[in-house]
Amino acid sequence: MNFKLATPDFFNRNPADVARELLGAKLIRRWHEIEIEGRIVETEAYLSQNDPASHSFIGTRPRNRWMFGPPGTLYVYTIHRRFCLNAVTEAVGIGSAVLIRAVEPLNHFETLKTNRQREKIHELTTGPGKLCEALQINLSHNGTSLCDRNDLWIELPNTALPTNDELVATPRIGISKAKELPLRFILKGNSFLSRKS
DNA sequence: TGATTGATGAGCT
DNA sequence: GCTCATCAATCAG
Repeated sequence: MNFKLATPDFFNRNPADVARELLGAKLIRRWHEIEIEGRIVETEAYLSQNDPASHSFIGTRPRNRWMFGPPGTLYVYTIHRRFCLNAVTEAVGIGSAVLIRAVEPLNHFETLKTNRQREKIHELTTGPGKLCEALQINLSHNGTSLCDRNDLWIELPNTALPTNDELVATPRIGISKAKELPLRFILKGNSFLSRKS
């Protein structure tokens, strides 16, 4: 299967569309001379306005400033001593993003196990905090572009998008506001989701 | 039944 | 307003 580097144009669209189309894409991390690849299997969209669950809802703050950057910008934030990885969507100043919640490891399993201090493959990247630890992503990556082959980037498949049979929209996880919105997108039946269906 | 995780929330400058 | 760690919910054994 052929993959191509994601472009700012891909991210400069509605976050729900971007979140849906990121399923099946590859997240690639260059780390210590190796390139760790993961297949994105779970995402969540966070809107700019009328979405109280979004970090951008309260306006620009030092913590969320990267979320208002150009499309394709990396936005990393801390929660409970862990990191979560987001891809900024839409134009500068909008403040929408897609949270990457889970990936399926494709290579360098031993490195991931070492980073996570876990042996079981299903405990490596099946959650936003987990995958950031496995891929060694932290606040220093804030503001970098996912559209350049630098430390971390995304490559999209040239093949057709997953069909509606494979792709499911569900309510987002772990939030206290706007819980009912179906803005979480998963690859149906994939064993690397953060939670069982 | 024990461990682990997590778009939070308390507490201080 | 900003830093930084809780404990309830959920998952693994």
